[in-house]
Amino acid sequence: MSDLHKASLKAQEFRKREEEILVRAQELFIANGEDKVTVEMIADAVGIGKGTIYKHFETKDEIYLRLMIRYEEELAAMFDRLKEGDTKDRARLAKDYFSFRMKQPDKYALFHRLEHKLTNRTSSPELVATLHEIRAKNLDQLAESIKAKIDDGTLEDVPTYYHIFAAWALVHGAVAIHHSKFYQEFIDDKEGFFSFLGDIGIRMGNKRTKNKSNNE
Amino acid sequence: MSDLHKASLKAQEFRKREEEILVRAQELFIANGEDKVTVEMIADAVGIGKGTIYKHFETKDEIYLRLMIRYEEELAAMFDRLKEGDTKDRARLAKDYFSFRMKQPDKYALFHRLEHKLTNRTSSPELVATLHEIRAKNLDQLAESIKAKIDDGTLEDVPTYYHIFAAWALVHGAVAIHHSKFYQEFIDDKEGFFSFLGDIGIRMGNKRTKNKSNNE
Amino acid sequence: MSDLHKASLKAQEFRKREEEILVRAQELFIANGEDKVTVEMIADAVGIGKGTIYKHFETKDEIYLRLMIRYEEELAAMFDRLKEGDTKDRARLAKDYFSFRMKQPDKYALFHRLEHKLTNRTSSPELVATLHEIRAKNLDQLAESIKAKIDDGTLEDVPTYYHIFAAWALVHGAVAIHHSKFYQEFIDDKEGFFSFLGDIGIRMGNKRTKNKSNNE
Amino acid sequence: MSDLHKASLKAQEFRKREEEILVRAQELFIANGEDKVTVEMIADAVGIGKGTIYKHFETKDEIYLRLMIRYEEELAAMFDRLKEGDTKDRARLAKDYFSFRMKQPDKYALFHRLEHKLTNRTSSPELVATLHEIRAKNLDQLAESIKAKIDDGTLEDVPTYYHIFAAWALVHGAVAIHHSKFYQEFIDDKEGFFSFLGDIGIRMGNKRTKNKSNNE
DNA sequence: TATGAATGAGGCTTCATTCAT
DNA sequence: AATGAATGAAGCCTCATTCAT
Repeated sequence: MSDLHKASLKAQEFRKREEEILVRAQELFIANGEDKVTVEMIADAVGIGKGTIYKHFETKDEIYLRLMIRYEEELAAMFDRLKEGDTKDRARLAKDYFSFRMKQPDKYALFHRLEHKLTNRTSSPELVATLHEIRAKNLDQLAESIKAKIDDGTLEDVPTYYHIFAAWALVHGAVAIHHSKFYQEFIDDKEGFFSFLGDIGIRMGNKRTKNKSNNE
Repeated sequence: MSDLHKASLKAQEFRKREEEILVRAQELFIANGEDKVTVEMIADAVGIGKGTIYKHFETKDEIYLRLMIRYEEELAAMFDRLKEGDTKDRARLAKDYFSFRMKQPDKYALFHRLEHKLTNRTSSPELVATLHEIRAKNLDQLAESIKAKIDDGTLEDVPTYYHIFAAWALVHGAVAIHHSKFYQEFIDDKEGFFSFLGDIGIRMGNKRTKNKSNNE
Repeated sequence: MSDLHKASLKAQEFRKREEEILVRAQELFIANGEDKVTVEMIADAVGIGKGTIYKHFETKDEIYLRLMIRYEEELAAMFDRLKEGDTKDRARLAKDYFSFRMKQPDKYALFHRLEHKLTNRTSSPELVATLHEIRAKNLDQLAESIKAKIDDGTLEDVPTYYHIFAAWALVHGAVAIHHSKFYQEFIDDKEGFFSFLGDIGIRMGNKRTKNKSNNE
Repeated sequence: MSDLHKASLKAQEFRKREEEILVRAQELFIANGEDKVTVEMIADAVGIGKGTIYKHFETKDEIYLRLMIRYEEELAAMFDRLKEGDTKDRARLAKDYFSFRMKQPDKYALFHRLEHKLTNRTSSPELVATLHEIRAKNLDQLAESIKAKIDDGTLEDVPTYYHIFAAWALVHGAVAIHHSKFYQEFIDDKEGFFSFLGDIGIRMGNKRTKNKSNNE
């Protein structure tokens, strides 16, 4: 049993190390851009040998993929946390979802780049499947939350994903602006601007009141 | 004079070839992702030798940069075309700007990636300056158009760039969705969705009417 | 401990390989001229892959530099060996210094070329510093030896470096002759000639006796 | 005849252009190192097209070779000038020969590098032959001058080339010192040092007087 | 299991030389 | 004769991945 114990300890450490690799890799990717980060750099950051990385991940692409899954899992965890709360909290789901993404624009941007990078490759299809599964689940959660708002008349009655992706789009764009050296130069009042953006996001899919006469 | 003529013909052909390189490069970048496209592939696509590329561009990065400039120039040209029209047309500026970008999402996405890629490099600063100059000019055009709409009460009275970048953000996000294999899967009714998005874009920064019952 | 031992063994082998690379590279440089020797040729000569070279040296220039340092270290080692001997030996220092250089004219010529090549580059400044340090130390050793000869009245009382560099110049020229296919053709009696040169070198900076009636 | 005249004018211009190419090339080689100078740079410096260079010289190597020949011809011209003078002047031959070389150390160094570069190539053997021919002639001239000094008892009675090459070696070394950034650092008093070197050169092969107490 | 030395395909870039005009 | 655009061999260097210990 001592042996068994030892073995399980080892397995635990192995997991921990894997986590460490992913954490450091993500840091480096965000800081330097994933193309400038070599596997060796990651190994050094973790304080292990390059070869060890390959005991955990078959390719560098797998690291990318695992990071994406982790990210999506963080989201899922957040959803779970909120669902444990009462109904009001559930109404916050969509809002929190997006503020979650918007709060770490660099990280978000990283995952957007990875998405594109991996889209054109054959890499481990099971992992891709996993990723998509989690995502779909997360979207379902969102959809539920949105549905509630449609039902109570807050949101316009269109397919739920209209609302989801519209918000997604705005967040995505906001992050991109946040990221662009050039566009940043033109924004004197970040606070104000991003708050403005937030307002828009909130109103975005609202049901239009009858007397509204705006259109171009 | 025949000699001069000949010379100018040659120069013209040289230009044409440069254009050809840029066009083919852009195609390849969009199709395969710029990292998967080698200089040699570009040369082959154009039907010239690898070395010839370097008669036109000092580095691969310069190709990226020149493409970005070209893209921004296309925008500028569009603006100029619209300005020649009457006032109504001018009001369309902002709208056209964004539909321009949204109409070729792959291309747009390419340039977004290039932006990020070149942001972390020292490459030809004069070209970068040129790029920024054209962009600033384009933004100015937009600002004018937006200003008019603020003045006539259509748009909320906030700094013009609030409106510009908010719209920019939405477009950017829309493009990203368009681009993502994963998210696409969930959208059955593209037509409907993107039209929904368009509506949002149009209303986005509108002045709120008093009886609006906004809530989050 | 076995692990430690193993590690040190590996480290030792790594060093050995580095030495091997330098040795082979030097041979090739001398035989073919450094410009005709590619990194791949060196790798092939050692029997390793191209990439391995870059585990040891960051650039080809670094190989040049390391060779130069090695050469200067050989000299330093020679000095140390001589200093362990008695006073007479120490007086031989200068002589040995120059015969050392003259004995492998091809090698010497290589290093002279490298000197020129590296003079116009920014490469690894620390290595350059190291090189200069060792050289300065070697020159100091020589200076001591020369000083002794000035003090005992053998050499003319001018700054020590006059003597050092005068001798250096003669050796350098001798090497060049040795190296030149053209000039070699005119020398039937190498033995005699180089001995003549040696004599000159020895008398070169001698104090002139009064009754000397030399003039040009 | 007008046609003939024209043709001869053209031929003349052609020659002039060739000269211009050689002059500019030499300047660039000395300033930047021959490896950093492309054929295009030379063409630009002359203000002609790259292709034109190849109407005059078959390869870049030929330019090197022609420059070397030119250099040796300058020497020959100098000898001729001196020979027209009286006997005293002729005695100065050797001295002038070396001061000629020493006066433009950068140029001298260039030709030394070229010598090495061309030694390992098959390039135009006729030109190499020409070069060697002129050199041999120049050496003959020197030999005569030296012989006179041996006969009058000034110089030690050894084969004339002993003296020639000994002096050549010293000059060569002096030039190298002049050229080395490192060694220069140690020479505070250039004037004094090079004058010292000159003295040595003058005495170098002098007949030793009996009472000289040479030792090593 | 952990290691890190070794690998080599593959990318970018240079430049002497060619050749059609 | 003059041109300069085009060429492509060749060089340097990077880095994901392998594998023997």
